[in-house]
Amino acid sequence: MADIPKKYKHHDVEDKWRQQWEDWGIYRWDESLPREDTFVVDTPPPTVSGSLHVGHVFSYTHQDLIVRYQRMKGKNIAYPMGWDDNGLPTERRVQNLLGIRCNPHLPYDPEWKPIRKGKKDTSIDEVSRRNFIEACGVVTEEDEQAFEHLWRHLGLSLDWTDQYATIDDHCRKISQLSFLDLVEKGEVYNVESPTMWDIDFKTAVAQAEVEDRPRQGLFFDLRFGVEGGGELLIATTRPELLGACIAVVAHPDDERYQSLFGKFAITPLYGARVPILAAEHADPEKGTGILMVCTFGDAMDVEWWKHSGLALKQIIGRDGKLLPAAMGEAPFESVDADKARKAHDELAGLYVSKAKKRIAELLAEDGSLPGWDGPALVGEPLPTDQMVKYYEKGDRALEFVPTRQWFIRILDHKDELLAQGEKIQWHPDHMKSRYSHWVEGLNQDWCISRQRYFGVPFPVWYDVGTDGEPDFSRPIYAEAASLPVDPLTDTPPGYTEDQRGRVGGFAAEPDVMDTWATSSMTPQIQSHWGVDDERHAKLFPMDIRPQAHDIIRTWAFYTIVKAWMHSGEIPWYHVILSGWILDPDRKKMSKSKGNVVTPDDLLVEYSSDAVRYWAARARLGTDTAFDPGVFKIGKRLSTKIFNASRFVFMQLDRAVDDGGMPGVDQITDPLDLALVDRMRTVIEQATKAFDSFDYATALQVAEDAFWSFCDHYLELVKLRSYAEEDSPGRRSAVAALSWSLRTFLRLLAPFVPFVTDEVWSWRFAADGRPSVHTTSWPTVDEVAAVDAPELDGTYDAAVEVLTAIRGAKTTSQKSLRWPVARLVVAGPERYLKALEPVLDDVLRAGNVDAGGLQLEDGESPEGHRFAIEAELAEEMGE
RNA sequence: AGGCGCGUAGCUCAGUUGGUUAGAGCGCAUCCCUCACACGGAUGAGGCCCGCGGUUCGAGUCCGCGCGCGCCUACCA
Repeated sequence: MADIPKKYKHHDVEDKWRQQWEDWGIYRWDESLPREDTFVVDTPPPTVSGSLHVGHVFSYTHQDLIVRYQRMKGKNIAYPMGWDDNGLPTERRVQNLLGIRCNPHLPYDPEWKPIRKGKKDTSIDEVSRRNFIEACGVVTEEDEQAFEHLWRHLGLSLDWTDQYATIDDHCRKISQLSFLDLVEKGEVYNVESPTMWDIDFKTAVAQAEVEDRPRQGLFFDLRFGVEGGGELLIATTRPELLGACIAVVAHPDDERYQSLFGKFAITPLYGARVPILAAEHADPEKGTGILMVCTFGDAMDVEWWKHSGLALKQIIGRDGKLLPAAMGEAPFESVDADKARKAHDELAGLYVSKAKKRIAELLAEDGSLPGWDGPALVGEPLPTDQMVKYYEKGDRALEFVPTRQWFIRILDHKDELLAQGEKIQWHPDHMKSRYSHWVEGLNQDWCISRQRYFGVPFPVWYDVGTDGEPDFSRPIYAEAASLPVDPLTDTPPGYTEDQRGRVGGFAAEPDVMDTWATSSMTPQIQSHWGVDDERHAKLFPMDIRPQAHDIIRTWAFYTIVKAWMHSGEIPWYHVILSGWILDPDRKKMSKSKGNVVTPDDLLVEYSSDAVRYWAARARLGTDTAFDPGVFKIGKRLSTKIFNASRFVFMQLDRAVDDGGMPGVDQITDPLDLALVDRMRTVIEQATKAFDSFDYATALQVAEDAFWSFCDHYLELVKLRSYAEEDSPGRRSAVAALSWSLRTFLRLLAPFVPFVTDEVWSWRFAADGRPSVHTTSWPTVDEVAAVDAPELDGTYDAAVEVLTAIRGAKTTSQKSLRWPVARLVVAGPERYLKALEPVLDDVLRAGNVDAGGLQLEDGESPEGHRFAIEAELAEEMGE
């Protein structure tokens, strides 16, 4: 029998159990068991290039609480670890950390090694694509180790033997299989079309990655000429796009412009002749009610242009600078070509913001058309608040640039995707509306191609036509058996490497897939869809997808899209949404605000159990304030578990020595029966809560009961359990203590896994089932043999009298051990009856002289059962 | 501008299908070293449950209208 330690030292205990769990391997998935015995988690793969954040600790703890409960319910847990390392965040981090940029035209340098640059070294080296990708691999591996360390420290019961990374061969293969399957099903296409484009990252982005940011803009009032005489006044915030103006439009019902429809306007400065047309999207209330359409100022321009049949005037390049357009030539015709070219020469090569300033000057100086007096710009520009689209990770506004991109058809399937959302259970339920609203509001197909490097390549080549250019209408797809492939180094079926880039040969698709194209496949990545049918059947659809609510429109949505397209199924039965951590000012915690606390510090200062406790108190979907006070409560709970267990085991040891192990069938004393009865309710409530993923309620129920157990029951039963001789009363007490503790440890094990397993190991660990985490969740059946209490309210009556006795001592500034000479308890008969069977325990706990007890019939005072009077003894006594 | 959520003690939050006197912890005050625990314990003081109307015998809870906060969509003329 192991000695029971005296003091709780959380660092030692937690270090010991982390290692023990690893040695036992108790968190591994058993591949041999059937699906119905298995609980499958679609673990969120963290973006490894992001920083470690308390938010991670928060939401991953939520998953682990549910997982640990399910494990104790007897489920075979599939809880792997994934890493999202591919994609733009990694590239950006690598660029900053190593001071490098990818230049895809450079040859591979096998000698080159990634080296971290000091903060002051701002030089930038260009490296080849392959060197760049290798550097990404090195950096992400370091980052993954930092995450793994944190996860292990926190006590997440992940299966570390089952890992994946979104850039690894397996994930590349699944991603490419997914792509080919969608090609086969006709759900993917490539097209050249104006796309939202980030000018810094120089890549297309998808609707889901775009956010609106408020910006202070300026309204410029510009005079346009009207062919045949007259003028128009047009208000615009983007005068720099004047050269790309293709039309002027007003609302068809707008009386002011009826006479102009069908005529032509002449743009100032550029002198271009553009039609004046009616368009529904023009709002007569805004500006002057008439506006210029440019290619492209906004999404509306794109939409309208697509149906207009008008020629494109591309003016912004992929780098965000104004192109040196061939002014004066069709389609850039002008009434004064020389003037137009001269003006545009001033603008070409400038970024949008600079060009805006410059053209405003040009328009203010002159910009006029023949026959005008005065400049084209009227008055001073007026400030206006506008919302501008940005790539969520970008620093400068998006532009619409025509490029060739791959898209997945989602606009055609809104109804089906909404129906899939209905089949999934969302926790909390109201989060489902976020999904439906997003699906209903979709206005673009899903753009999955990115003009980047560290990502999964498309398994695609193109025929090279007689002009030496790739023929994008004739893609060559890889064969499924050859995956994963990299078209830049691998050759398409039926070709040889020397045909690369040659007429009659092939050319690689240079783009890579967006990260979401891969992470939307996490269930299939884990189940080995298309690779191992047996494994897939055992893991798919999964049980839960835990995630944060801000990525419903991306991760949840895309995963639902893919599962539906590939197999017509939902990817999981439940989505579990965690909230955010807010700082004490109720703002979302973020690095830029400098209010981020590092998780490691917290774990060291308060213990992993304490930090888990804090996370567990937050209900699903609810944002939570970062509150160090709650860590302290968690730490106190751990300490309490430790100390209360010491007491129980000391009594248990004595009872075992005197007469063998007490069983629940020996619980006979009225107070103990009342305790067991309360425990039945606790077990039922905690189980019910956990079954609906409501870990917070399960914790609250168990924790409240545990504190009551310590503060009241232990005090009431203590002296009976101290009895020198073995007796039915003592055995009843010890049996009740032992079973209750066994139950509390299991109820609390998901929340504070370290201290509970430590305590469990002292006396409860059985051969073959060494850990509390692999024992079974408590059930009321365990105490089926224990009688129900004869009377209701016994426990509460005892607590009330004991509390009153303590109150009397406290107000008299006496120790709680001080003897009570006289105790008068007055109340209705039914309460006195409930109290009677436990009076002995109460009197002992309160150190009341049995001769001084008086029970009287009487009324209950407000909010109480009894009127209680306690008269303390004169002397402390021995 | 639409949608979703929230508003309860100084703070962080619970409050089942409406049902007597609205709960907990932290913090605060006062007291207590009692053989599980001073990394503790006891006791206590703190609430127009955001506002206004309505339904009801009865509303923190249901309905309507406001106000405030957060988030998600939309909004570059």
